[in-house]
This record gives sequence, C-alpha cells and structure tokens, in this order.
Amino acid sequence: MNELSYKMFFKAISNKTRCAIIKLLMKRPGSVTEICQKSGFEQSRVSHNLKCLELCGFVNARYKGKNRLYSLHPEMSSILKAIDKHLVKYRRLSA
Amino acid sequence: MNELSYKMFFKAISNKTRCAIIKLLMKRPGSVTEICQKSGFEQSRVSHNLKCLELCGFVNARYKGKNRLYSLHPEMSSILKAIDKHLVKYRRLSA
DNA sequence: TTATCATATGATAAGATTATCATATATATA
DNA sequence: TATATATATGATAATCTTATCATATGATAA
Repeated sequence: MNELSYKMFFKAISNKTRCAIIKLLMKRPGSVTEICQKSGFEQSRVSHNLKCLELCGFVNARYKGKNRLYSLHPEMSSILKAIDKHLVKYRRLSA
Repeated sequence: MNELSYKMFFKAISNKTRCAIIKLLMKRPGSVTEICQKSGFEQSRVSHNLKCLELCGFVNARYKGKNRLYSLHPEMSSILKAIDKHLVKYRRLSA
C-alpha cells in the first residue's frame, strides 16, 4: 500500500468544501457553475477544490459545450456508503 | 448522511502519523508503547493521535495489565482495502 | 476574430492542524 | 501505601491548508 497517496486520498475529502462537492456529485454530475449555485461557494474556490478531487481520483471531467462536466468515479459511491455505515455504527462524537 | 462527522472521519486518517498507526494496527492490536517503538514516534504524539482515532471510530481500546491495547475496528480493514483498490486504479499522482 | 461565458491558476493573508514539552493521571506490584 | 511503569492531557510555536482576490486561459457563437 502506498501510504502517501493514501493520505492524499483522505485529505481530499476531509474538508467542508470538498465534502459538499462530493455530496452534490453523488446525486448527479455537474458543471462548476452548477456546483457554485447549489453550494453557494464562489467559483475559484470550487475550481481549486475540484482540481484536488480530480488529482486524487475522486472525480473526472469532460467538456460538454462550454462547460466542463464533473462526475464522481463510479465506485466512490459504494465506498462512501460503506464508510457512512461504519460511522453510524461506531461514531462517538456528536459532531 | 452526517456531513460533519464524515469530514471528521477523513481528517482522522489524512495525516502521516495516524496513517502509520492504522497501518500498524491493521497487522495486529498494539499498546501505545509498542506503537511508539515500531513507528519511531514519541509517546505523547502517539497518544494524542490515538485519541483522535478513537473519537472518530477507527479504533477501540481496553486495558490489558498495565497497558492499554488498541485495536482497529473490524470492518475498517475492508473499507481501507476497498479504498486502496480504488487508489491503484484511478490515482493520477505519483506521490 | 472578437465578445462572452466558463473555468483555471498564482499569490497570499487568515485560519486550522501538528508535534513537542511539561506535567498529570492511571494501573500494577512490592 | 509508595514506587515504577504506562498512558493521557494542556499549552503553544511551527507548519500546513484554505479561501479569496486578481487575472489568465479555454470554448463557443455571433
């Protein structure tokens, strides 16, 4: 196991902005503009954070007209759901 | 899904010290002293970080003689392995 | 090809996280 | 109970991350 990229992976989603983006993309793919509107975050913040998610293998992107459409990698959903299940079971924190 | 604890979960393993501790505990349970020896990290660093991992539901602990024995929660291994598989497949970063 | 909309990027100040040190608390045994 | 060993905790300086601003680049349509 490559410890460093392991760490990168978790850094990628250990942040409010990127958590919110991932949550949105779990519903459906979206452009930067759409993500900005739905999240309320400003554009450069979203772009910077999408780049991080892309580099870490969470999402990929393709052009669709003027927009760049970002999608979650297919198995990410199931990984995130497994983690969620675990959290519900073992979490000790109220927040 | 609780976004906040989701974030906490990932913060927990997005750090070199805690990654290393988890890696050790994936092999077998261990006391603070053992983790210190194997990792080379000093004691208070290990204790502080184990506490974080405990709060976030990665590990639990029980007393065994003078020592406190830390173990990884059982399904963590399988979650971590699924993530590892994903990383190998999609990672774009060399580090 | 230029005007417009969409997205990306570099620099940086503000904020968050970390390791360390000093010390406190817990457990076991003599 | 006193001592030794093991672990936990609080404070803080150093380090790392983040959001933001200003601006650059990319894509499309007129």
